[in-house]
Amino acid sequence: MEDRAVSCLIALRRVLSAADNNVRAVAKATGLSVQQMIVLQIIEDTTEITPMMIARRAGVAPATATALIEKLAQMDYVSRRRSESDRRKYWVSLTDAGKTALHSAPDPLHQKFSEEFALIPDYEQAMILAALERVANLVSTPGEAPGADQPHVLEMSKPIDAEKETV
Amino acid sequence: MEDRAVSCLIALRRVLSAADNNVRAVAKATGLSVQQMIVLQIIEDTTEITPMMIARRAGVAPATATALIEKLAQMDYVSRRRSESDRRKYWVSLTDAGKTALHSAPDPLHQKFSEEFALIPDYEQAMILAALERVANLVSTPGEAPGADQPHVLEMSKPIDAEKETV
DNA sequence: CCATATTGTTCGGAAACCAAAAGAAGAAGA
DNA sequence: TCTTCTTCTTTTGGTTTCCGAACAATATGG
Repeated sequence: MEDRAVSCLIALRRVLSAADNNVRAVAKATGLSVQQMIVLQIIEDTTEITPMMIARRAGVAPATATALIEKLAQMDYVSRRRSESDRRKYWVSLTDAGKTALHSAPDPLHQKFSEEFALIPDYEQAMILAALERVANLVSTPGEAPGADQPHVLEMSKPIDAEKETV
Repeated sequence: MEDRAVSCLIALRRVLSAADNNVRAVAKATGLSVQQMIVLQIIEDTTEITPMMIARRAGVAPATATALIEKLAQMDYVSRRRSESDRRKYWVSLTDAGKTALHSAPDPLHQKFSEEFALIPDYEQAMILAALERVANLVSTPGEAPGADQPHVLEMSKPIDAEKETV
C-alpha cells in the first residue's frame, strides 16, 4: 500500500531528471554555469541576500559563495552593498543586466509545460496545482525556504567599490 | 488564466530545490559525488548500458563519462564487458557492491515523503500520484527516457580486465 | 579496398569546490 | 575600556570535475 508512495517517487525522479537536463541547457544558452544560474535565482527570489545565506541555500561552502559572487559581480550581474547595521556583511542584489541575463535564454521546460498545461481541462489543472503544492510542502525543508532574514530597510546605498581593481 | 501554470512551475521549483539539496546530502553520505550517483542510477535503470548512452543521459561529454566509469570501476561498483557485435563499445553494469553503495545511505527526502504521504487520505494520495505522473509525462523528453537501445542478449562475459593495472 | 562515421580514450587546461587559516567586525562581560 | 568569544567573509592551497580537441580502433557503405 505504500506502493503508491514509491510510484510517486519514481515519477518525481523523472521530473527531476528532465528539470536537471533543462537547467544545463538553459545555463549553456545563457553562457552562465549552472551554479551561477542557481545563485542568480536565489538572489532574485530574495531581492537582497548575504553571502552566507546564499551559501546555505545553494548548499555550497562559504568560500565557494564568495567566488561565485565575485564572478557574477565582475560580469556586472550583481551588485554589493555593505550593510550598515553589521559592517562585516553586505547585501547582494541583481543588476538589470543580471535580471536580463537570467531570463534571456528561452526555457524549454517552462515553455513546454506552459503549452501543454494549457491544453489540460480546467478541473485537472486545478488538481495538478493542488498536488504540486502539496508535494512542495511535503518535501521543502524550512531551512531553505524563503522569507527569513530580510535586510533592514534603512540601509542606504554605500557601494563596495573599493576592490574594483581586483585581478 | 495561465496564472495557474506559473504557480505550478513555482511549486515545481520548490520541489526541485529540495530534491537537489537532498541528492547532495545523500551523495556526501555515500562518499560518492553527485554525478557518480546519477551515473549509478542510470546504470541501474537500464541494467546494462554503453558509455556513450550514459554520457547522453547524464548530459555530460563522452570524455567525462569515460572518467566517471573508470572511477566507478576502480571502486568496483561497476563492471565492463566488451560488446561482441561492436568491439568498440562495451556494456557497463552494476556490481553487487555498486547496488549496495547506491542504496546504502538513507535518503531523507524519500523517507520524509513516504512518512508524510502515508498520513494523507486515500483519495488524495491517488490524486497526487496521478498529478505527478501527468507532470512527468509532460516534461520528460523521449530522448532521456529509458527503454531504447537494449544490449543484445547473446553476448557472453568477456571482461575488460586488460587495464587492471591502470594507475 | 577506401572513404566516412561512430565509439571510446588521452591529454591539457579551466573551472568548481572545499577545508583551514586569517582578517575584520560585532557582542558580552569584567 | 579591555579582553574574549563569536560571526561573517576572504584568502590560500590543493583536489576533483569537466570539457574540447586530437587520436585510435572499429564499423559501414560504397
